[in-house]
Amino acid sequence: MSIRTRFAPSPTGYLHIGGARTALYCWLETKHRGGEFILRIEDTDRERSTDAAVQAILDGMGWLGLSQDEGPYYQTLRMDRYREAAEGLVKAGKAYYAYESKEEIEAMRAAAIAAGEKPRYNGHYRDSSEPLRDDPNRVIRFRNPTEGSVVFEDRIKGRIEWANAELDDLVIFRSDGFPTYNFAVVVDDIDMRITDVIRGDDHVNNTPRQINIYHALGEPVPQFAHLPMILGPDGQKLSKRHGAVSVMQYRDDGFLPHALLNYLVRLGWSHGDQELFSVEQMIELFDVGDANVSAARFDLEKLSWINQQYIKTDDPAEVATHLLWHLTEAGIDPSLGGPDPVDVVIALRERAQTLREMADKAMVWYLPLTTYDEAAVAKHLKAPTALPALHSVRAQIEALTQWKPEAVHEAIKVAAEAIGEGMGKVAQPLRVAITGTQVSPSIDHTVYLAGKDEALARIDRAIALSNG
RNA sequence: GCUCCCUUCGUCUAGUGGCCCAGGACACUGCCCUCUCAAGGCGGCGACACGAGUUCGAAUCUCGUAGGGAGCGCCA
Repeated sequence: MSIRTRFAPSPTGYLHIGGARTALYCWLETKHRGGEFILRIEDTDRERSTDAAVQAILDGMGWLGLSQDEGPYYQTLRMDRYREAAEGLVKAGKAYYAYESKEEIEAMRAAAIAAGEKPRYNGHYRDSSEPLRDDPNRVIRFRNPTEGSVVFEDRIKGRIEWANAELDDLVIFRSDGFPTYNFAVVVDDIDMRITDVIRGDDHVNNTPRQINIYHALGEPVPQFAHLPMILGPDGQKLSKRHGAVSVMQYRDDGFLPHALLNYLVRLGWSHGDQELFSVEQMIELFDVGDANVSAARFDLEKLSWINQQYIKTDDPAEVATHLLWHLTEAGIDPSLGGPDPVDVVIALRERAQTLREMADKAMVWYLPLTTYDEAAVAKHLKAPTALPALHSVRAQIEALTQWKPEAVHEAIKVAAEAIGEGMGKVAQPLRVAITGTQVSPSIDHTVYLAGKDEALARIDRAIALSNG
């Protein structure tokens, strides 16, 4: 039987790093084994679920390229099915109605804790022979086995055994007519013919309960793989202050989706010493059973490094499409003037870890030069050789008939030779003239990207500054 | 409190009894390259949580301790 997995977020917020990693691992395991990846929205919590969150999750998955083969399915559209399944269990004697109020349950729990015991339902209605009655507190509870234990082989954590005595009779159908999580997932995973449940390890505790429900329903139990959590840089649970932001924030911050995927796949999984993986390679090499067992911290610096590796080695035309998005965000339209974004990528790809940073640096060519760094002016435009250097290079540049980085490079070299100085004596004043600072890409690209007319105009202004 | 899970450099990890006085990557750092900044090359710093045991031999197996995490909801 071919593999079927699902990613089942609850729409109570955006898709964050932890969810994205879970989705990625499901997706990779499925692609690797040639099966179907299903997206299911677990929206039975009506208080906290929102349409905006559903859209945010869909957007995040789309940006990352984790497309589903089926779905999205919505639990709220399957209410009849849960009711039917729950009532079926009651008829079969595997579940029963109970009528305690929330207050009574709360008191029960408090009493247990006070007595130093594990808080659990006391099973009052478990063997009650009371006839079915209408009651606003009526729920359906699962008749959990009281003896023996549940054993399962987790593909990541290994063998896990749980004594049934530790489990109480959980509510599977609420008084408001909605199923509870532990019941709905089982019914869904059965109906959707899920063969491999890959999810966060905060669910291992739920697994024994769910397995008992599978048994009660007379259905085969799927394989489980519980992924360790992703922690914030400080080792604490991911919070909004670091990491737990929407994956879309990473797009806004200038990361390539593929770079994020690469970072995420290595966070908790590895293949020897390899750090960089194309999506195709991930699919080929990934096996969820090889995932690590312990939690990992999120490290923005390593993500940035990976991002730069792709900015550097991807096809510049491809990178430029992403850069263009950032330029547009910044209010720049390259079709109206300024350098070709592809040329900008070529000049800056070794100097920017993010596209955001690249877009920022590119502003020197897209916007008029308005400010000069004082120290740069003092050091390079007021130098004794500055004026002759600028005049010399201006003449060479003006004479150029071809506007290419190579030609500009040649012009600067000739200009330096003409005044008997090294490249540095010409390049630095020229750099300040073009950018107003002493830091920029190689001087030939820096001048080239400005365009001939603008380059000459900026040199003229520098000459004036140098004189004054 | 109870149950379950986890523990190799600051971080991500390799490692499944001898190849490991522990390898790679990020970060930090020294040198080289150089028109600035980067990128790159060559080095450096830096870890098997602790304690018993099994074994000729343990990062690798067992037990215990400590620390961390998750769960114990009519939330998912």
